[in-house]
Amino acid sequence: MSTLNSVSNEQLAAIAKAFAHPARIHIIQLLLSKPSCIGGEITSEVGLAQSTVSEHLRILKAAEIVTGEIEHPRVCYSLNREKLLPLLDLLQQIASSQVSNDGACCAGT
Amino acid sequence: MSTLNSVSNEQLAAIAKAFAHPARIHIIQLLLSKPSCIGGEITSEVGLAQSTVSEHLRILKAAEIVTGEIEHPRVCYSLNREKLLPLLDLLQQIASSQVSNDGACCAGT
DNA sequence: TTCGTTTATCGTCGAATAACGATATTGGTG
DNA sequence: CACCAATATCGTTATTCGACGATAAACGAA
Repeated sequence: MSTLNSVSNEQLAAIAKAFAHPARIHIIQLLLSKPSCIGGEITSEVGLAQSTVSEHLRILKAAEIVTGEIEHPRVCYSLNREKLLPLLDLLQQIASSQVSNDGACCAGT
Repeated sequence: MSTLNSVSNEQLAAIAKAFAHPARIHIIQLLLSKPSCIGGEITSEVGLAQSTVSEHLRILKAAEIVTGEIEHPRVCYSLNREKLLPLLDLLQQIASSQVSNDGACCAGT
């Protein structure tokens, strides 16, 4: 039940895809550790070119995992916690699923 | 704490990558719904060519999200629940994180 | 208006991905 | 041994990804 219902496999895969790169994991953890959001210090932190980081941020924004709020000349990024709930639910469902038959494979006929 | 410690961003990204395709999500849900494991009925279920499904299964096995046990001429696949715990932890950490400043962006100096 | 700072976009390149059909492999059955 | 069924692998093709430098865009400040 919960959030998983009515979420397509495509949507689940899209959420997972946003997490499917070390640099994006890095960015997400950065946004998690800082209570406030960050501007271009993300770039210096992840150690990639500015354009590359911008692209990763674009992907994260497209997946709606992070949001960007324009401030001065900078942009403040924040995590969108709700967006990842469907994937969280799926993982929880798997993690809590019990193996009904230990050892026996394919419900031996 | 918990499982997240000592897991690199690369490993987290690799787990996410295994989930980053609709067909693989489909396969995982299939293995979740069936208590026992499945053979080639995965192929007919996902509606792609046998070789394509085999490739997705290879990716899932490489990521250690599923395991394959050879039986007859068939192979029995099962979910490896433990493998995804690091990603589950990260998602839980994000989901449970509170936004300390509402509205205010970038900890206004 | 001009300047400087920050971020986004563009163009390019090599590498990886996804999909397929065809073929190889494996191992029990007749 | 020859056969059959189930998987895996190979070769190919089109698409996407990741990274970079260069450049554009936005906008407050001087």
